[in-house]
Amino acid sequence: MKSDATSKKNLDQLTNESAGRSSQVQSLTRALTILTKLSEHDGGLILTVLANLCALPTSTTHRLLTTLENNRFVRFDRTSNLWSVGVQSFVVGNAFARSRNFIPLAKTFMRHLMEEAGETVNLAAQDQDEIVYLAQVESREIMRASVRPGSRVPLHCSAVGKAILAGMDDIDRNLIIQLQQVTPDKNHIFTPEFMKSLKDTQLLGYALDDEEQSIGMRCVASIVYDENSGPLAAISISGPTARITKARIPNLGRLVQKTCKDITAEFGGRFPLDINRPLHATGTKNASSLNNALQLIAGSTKGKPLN
Amino acid sequence: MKSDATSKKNLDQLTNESAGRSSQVQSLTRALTILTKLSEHDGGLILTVLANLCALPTSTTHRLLTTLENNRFVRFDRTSNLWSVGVQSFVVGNAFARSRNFIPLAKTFMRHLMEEAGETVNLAAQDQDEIVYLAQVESREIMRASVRPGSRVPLHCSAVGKAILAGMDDIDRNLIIQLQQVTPDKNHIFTPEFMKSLKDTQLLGYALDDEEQSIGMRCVASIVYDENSGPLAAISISGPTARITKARIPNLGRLVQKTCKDITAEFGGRFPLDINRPLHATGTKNASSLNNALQLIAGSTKGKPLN
DNA sequence: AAAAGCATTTCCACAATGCGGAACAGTTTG
DNA sequence: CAAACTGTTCCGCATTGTGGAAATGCTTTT
Repeated sequence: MKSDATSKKNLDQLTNESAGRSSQVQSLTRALTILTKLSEHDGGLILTVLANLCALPTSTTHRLLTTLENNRFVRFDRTSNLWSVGVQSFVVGNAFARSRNFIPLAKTFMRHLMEEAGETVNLAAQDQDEIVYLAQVESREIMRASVRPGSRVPLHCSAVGKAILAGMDDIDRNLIIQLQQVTPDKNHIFTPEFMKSLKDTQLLGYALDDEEQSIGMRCVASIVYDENSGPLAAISISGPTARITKARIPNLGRLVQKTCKDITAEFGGRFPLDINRPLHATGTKNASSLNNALQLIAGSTKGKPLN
Repeated sequence: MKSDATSKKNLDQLTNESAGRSSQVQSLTRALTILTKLSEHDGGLILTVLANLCALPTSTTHRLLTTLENNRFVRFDRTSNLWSVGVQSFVVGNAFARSRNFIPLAKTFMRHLMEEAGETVNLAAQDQDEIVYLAQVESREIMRASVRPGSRVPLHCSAVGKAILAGMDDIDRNLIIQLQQVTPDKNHIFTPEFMKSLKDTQLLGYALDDEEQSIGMRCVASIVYDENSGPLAAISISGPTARITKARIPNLGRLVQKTCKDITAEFGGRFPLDINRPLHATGTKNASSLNNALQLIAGSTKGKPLN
């Protein structure tokens, strides 16, 4: 039947990414791809290049876009011909941040931390093998760190990521590591030194990023725990090396950890009893806990799991 | 062929809401409805009631949901069977937050308001314990109020300031008040009467400055809310007492409030559900800002007009 | 001013795609 | 142990989405 299979191939790839799963609505998947692509280009995109990015015919792209526009999920600027993400996307997206109202709760504490440390404070959580920044309280300094909420970083290259990795169940951590090591250009990440730094993190109670993510910037991060003493989210202080001197680090480390402890308590989490061997001697955790944290934060669960 | 047209009728209505518009992709529109409905129910929704809310068959709803889930735009909690908004929605939505620039948007609405009221309209935001005027649309009258954008006033002595104070989180407000009361010559500010007027502001939905800032001038102001229902900025109408009579005030109040509501919607903010008790009935809800608002407003524009 | 270039927008015949009723498979309830 | 809930899967049908092509609108170039 697919006599012209060649021309369809690239389109089919889009649809069938996860093997022969049937329950995929093509048009919707495509629209979501469009939204995602749009969100990766802040300035907005012109129809034709957007269509190219998504590997879709322009007419199809246009049809989907106008539908999205009618629902205000995207906007179109007639003077510049640029398509960009619309209000309704924002409104919907914020429901995620609201649902467990973990974020507002955390922010109260983050503000205090910012005042104490004088530096930008970030809240981040794990999503698969990445970190998503959820909120930040910016420093009052002119020269300051600033990350856009919603942006993502690989797990291994930030203080928050390291903190979360360090706080994870062995099983989960190995899963992540294996996942990454399949990717050829990434098998150099989990060096012995890196693993050592995770150990250090566990011992100290906070993770350090010493100009690894960005030159001239240091970050100190610690973990907010969920009710199973698993990592729910991480809080970091980040600022320029000029102000965050090596001498200050232990002190800042203590500050973040204190904040995390407070948030953990307020949220109903459980700080691990023994920092040195914090996690689940029982080992009953399953692979699904990989992304449980975000679920909790976004958490649909109606007051269930927390006591 | 369309023998069963009757049963299709209600479904068709969904598609054709905006008359006979052709370019509407049914499945996508439906999916967007689902997302929106989910975002309106923070706790998450069960499949069947969600399907009902959207007036869709459960099987269709389910198919769309799983597609959304595969793309992480929604999330499903297997233990409680609740569907809720997912990370990717948040990630995409934040792109909107980055791209919007607030002042030009606000100005279009302010012009309308000026025409309706006939008086100068101001936009202001909080910066620490002060108000900064960000923009104004001047009245056509010869005798008119005029503030230079960029100028500052203490929080407590203007309609805009009062509006913002009234709209703030209790925590933030107390912080501000404490901050001020340290300053010796200012400890007379937060009198019982003043606190009463804040309450009134909350009840009415607008703040009034009756010749307090300047003799012979009256101002009426209301709040534009951010996505956490915190005060993002304030809009005021100001003019001479001769024209802004006491009798006109309720009407003008309604006008500013309407404008603020519109701007809030356009900006992606959330108007507090209950105007009479607007602030965080759910406990520690927002607490977003103190100085975040200005960053939000002025931060994105590369022109950086104000700091 | 006409032509060329480049974008969006509309059109339409075609069949692939999404549809939804109904059957199935688990839970909880009475 | 039915009955009454859920969510999930199936599958034949035709509605719906598809995409090539042509039309439209807007600048820029000649």
